[in-house]
Amino acid sequence: MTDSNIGGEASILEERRRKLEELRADNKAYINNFFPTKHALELHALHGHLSKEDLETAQIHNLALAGRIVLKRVMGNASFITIRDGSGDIQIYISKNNIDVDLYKNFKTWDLGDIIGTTGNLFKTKTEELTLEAHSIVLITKALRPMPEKHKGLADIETRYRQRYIDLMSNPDSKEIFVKRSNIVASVRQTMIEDGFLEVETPMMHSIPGGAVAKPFVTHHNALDRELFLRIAPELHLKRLLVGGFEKVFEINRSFRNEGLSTRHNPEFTMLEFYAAFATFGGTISFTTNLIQSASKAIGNGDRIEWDGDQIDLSSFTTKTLSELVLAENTALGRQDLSNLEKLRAHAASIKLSFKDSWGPGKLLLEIFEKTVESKLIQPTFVIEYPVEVSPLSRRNNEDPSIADRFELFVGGKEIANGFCELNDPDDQAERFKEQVQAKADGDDEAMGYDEDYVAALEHGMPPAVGVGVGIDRLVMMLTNQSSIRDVILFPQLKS
RNA sequence: GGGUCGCUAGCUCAGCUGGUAGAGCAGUUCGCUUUUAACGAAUUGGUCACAGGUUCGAAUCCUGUGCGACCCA
Repeated sequence: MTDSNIGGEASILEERRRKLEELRADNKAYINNFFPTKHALELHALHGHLSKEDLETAQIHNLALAGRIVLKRVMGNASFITIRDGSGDIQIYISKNNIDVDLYKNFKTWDLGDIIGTTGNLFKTKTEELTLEAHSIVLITKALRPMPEKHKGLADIETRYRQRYIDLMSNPDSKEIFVKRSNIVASVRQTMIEDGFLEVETPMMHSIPGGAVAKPFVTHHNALDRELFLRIAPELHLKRLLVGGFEKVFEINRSFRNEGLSTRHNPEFTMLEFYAAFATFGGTISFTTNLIQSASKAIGNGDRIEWDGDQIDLSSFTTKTLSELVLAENTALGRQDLSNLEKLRAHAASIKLSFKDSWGPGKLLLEIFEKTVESKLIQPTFVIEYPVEVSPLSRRNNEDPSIADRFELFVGGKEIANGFCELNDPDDQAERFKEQVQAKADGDDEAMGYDEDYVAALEHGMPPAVGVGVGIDRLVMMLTNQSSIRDVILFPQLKS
């Protein structure tokens, strides 16, 4: 090491490597024969309420704990350190009275970030902090790189995403979000299974991208020497399963969409999709409501949550039609204008909405909705009665064939779920695929391809069904009050 | 895609109108047996994101690039 680096990062690494070499020389580097018997959190839960005297009487002895050193208060002959294990933090008291003098001397060279093991007895300090009095200590894993600043943690948002492990070890709040995410997914899975749904896994590599309106990622299969697409949705495969005779199926997994990166979009994202044969539209809305309410309760939320500064009442979900919402926010439009292409175009222009000539009234209506209504739907709202034109996989309404039996759920101004009665008429589906193919030919690179096998599947007969997709990342954002999708995805995609 | 803001020690941050780089934490050395953001003393550490330009002189002003954040489409 050159003198000019003393005290810099290189010298920190050098110093720690020197300590590691000593451990290697003693054959004590990276040991794997220490096994903790307790976790910090359970000790706090079980014994934290006891008084200093009662704890002494209780004689909680011979515990083994392991964790990373996150705070040190080293004194000449006795020290306190705080270690962090998988559950949380606990203080350890290390005194020359209880361990070998040479070991104590050696312990003083241990660094923040080192993973250690310790055994001993539980007691409370004179300030009543639950503490383990160490009777043995061992350095399990030497950390060669320094921990972030010990009070403020890692603040640099880019490092937090790129090196999530540092974020997780130093910011308990960040870790907590991912624990909650796991609990939300577990709750969702439980709700599905308890209702009799079968969890299935369908391909993530598709020959024909379909089931959503989005640009796919393209990949290549060497042996087959052909293009494959990462799926943009599992929808068409799940509905093939309905044809095959499964009546209630769901899948929770990744889909991929080839769009820009932002705080609201990650190119790979997690979706729940479920399909139920013979289900009613209204019943599915109730089920979706329950699914979300249960997930929220599963992470300890009350009826009211906060998201992005908005107070949201999850105990009451309302239902409104797309038309009534558009009319309410666009008083220049009358009900009869909603199917009038010229009136809609004129209105779109007046609200500075740029549109394409190829758009029909349904697409214009949806775009006007997205521009003028969507962000105002703060309280949980199921929007129903979508134009068929923008719902290529939805069944037509029995009374009004221009309307699809479809809902989208909005909370906090953002779309959380999308569900509809499934189109099971193969001829209608074939027509709509043709329209998509035409749109693609006209330059819409988000349009679907013609999925011949899917039409063939429908020709075998698919029972009437309702299907729903729920964006799990957005759901987690909502339930954990995060405004960036990157804060609920462990390793978000960033530019490199 | 457009606009605004940011990038300084391992980490968290100061750095004014251009004058040659600062603090706290971490590290190193010493002291300290109930500390808890432990404390006291000393000490180390910098390609100021990157590349150009203006200037006697640039972390600072200008241009471009990269990455990030926010807003708009």
